[in-house]
Amino acid sequence: MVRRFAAGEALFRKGDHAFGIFRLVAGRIRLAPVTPDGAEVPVPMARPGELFAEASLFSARYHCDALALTDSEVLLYPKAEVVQQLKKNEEEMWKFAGEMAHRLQGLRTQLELRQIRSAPQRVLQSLHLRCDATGRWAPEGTLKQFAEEIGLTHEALYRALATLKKEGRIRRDKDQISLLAKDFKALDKDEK
Amino acid sequence: MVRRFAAGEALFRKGDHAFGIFRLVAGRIRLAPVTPDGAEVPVPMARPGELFAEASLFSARYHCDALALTDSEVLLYPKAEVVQQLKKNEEEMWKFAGEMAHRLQGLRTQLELRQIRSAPQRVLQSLHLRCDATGRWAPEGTLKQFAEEIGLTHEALYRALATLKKEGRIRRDKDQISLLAKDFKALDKDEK
DNA sequence: CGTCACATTGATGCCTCTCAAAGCTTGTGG
DNA sequence: CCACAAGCTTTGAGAGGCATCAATGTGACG
Repeated sequence: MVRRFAAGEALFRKGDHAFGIFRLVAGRIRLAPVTPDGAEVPVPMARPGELFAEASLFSARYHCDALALTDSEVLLYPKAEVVQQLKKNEEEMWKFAGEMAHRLQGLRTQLELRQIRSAPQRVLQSLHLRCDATGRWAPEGTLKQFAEEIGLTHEALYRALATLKKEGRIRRDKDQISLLAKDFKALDKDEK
Repeated sequence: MVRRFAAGEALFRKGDHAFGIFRLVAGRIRLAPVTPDGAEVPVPMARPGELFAEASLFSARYHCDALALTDSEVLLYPKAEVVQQLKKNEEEMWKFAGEMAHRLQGLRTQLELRQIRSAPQRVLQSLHLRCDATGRWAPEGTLKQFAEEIGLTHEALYRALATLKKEGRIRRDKDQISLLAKDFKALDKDEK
């Protein structure tokens, strides 16, 4: 079931009855658990293709707010339907579990990344994770978004990129960033 | 199947044939993906009771190193066995998926936490997440470990606690930390 | 051609990390 | 029972780096 939300609109709010899980098709969604002391702690954003609010299948209510940052399009899988489907169809269930396991890894990886304090180091590591086998990567979206994803201000990102370029560790072409020899020793390719 | 590992011993290494998933019973395990440029980026640690290496069920090989930081005891669920069990038993499968969904939330929460730069704020937020309904929390393990879990040096943690105490937001008793009125407005209790 | 958002670089300040040192707690052995 | 060792706890001083504020350049789109 396709549903669209305008920028600023809420898909659901904390405490709402959990009516289904979502897959983001296009746009940007921010999952923003309400903090006890009022301040908003945003960040974990859903990106296109990702499943989110999976926990709602196992819970009666949502545990955080989901806000559309831009006009967005999502697939809504009604809870009752999904549950029935999954419980009946072992194949589907397996796929679903596999997806969650995959996301778990992704989040762990992100967590590691945040542990790197140095902006250039963090950027470099991010690039390693995103570059293809040839050591190249074309950012999807703006660099500003990229900065946000890896938890840096955009200024810090630009400076880090400049530093890395000056050190000869990366090259920047039109709409593309490449790892240079020093850091690109045929990244191991045995993901998940 | 219970297995024990001494401090410093590796449960498995990146690239090893995936032979099963684990649940930590006691001790501390560090999951440490090898970074391309040699530096170690540790952090995502398994804590007692947690399942880890779930992704190995959906993959032929492990994707990171697992190192015992202290003498540890784990439950090893052989892959073939688990897979068969899960695929046959819908009930078990559902429990397994629920556990992963739960872990997903936990990791997202941690990720939000790391986004808070200010040490006092991060500590406060961590306390909110850990305190019981009465606003109290007894740290399991040392404060040093707590500091590591929330991504601060222990010095920063001690200073943050001192600051919060001075501001009258927390109270520290023997082996217990309490949130004070200002920040403790009956934390919403509708966890999953 | 004007507007708007991204991209880039500069200057400043705060805050956490780091290195250091001292007090405290716990356990061990004589 | 005491003395010593080891690790946690706590506070101090200094430095580096990222966030913040600010300004300019650049590209896309109407």
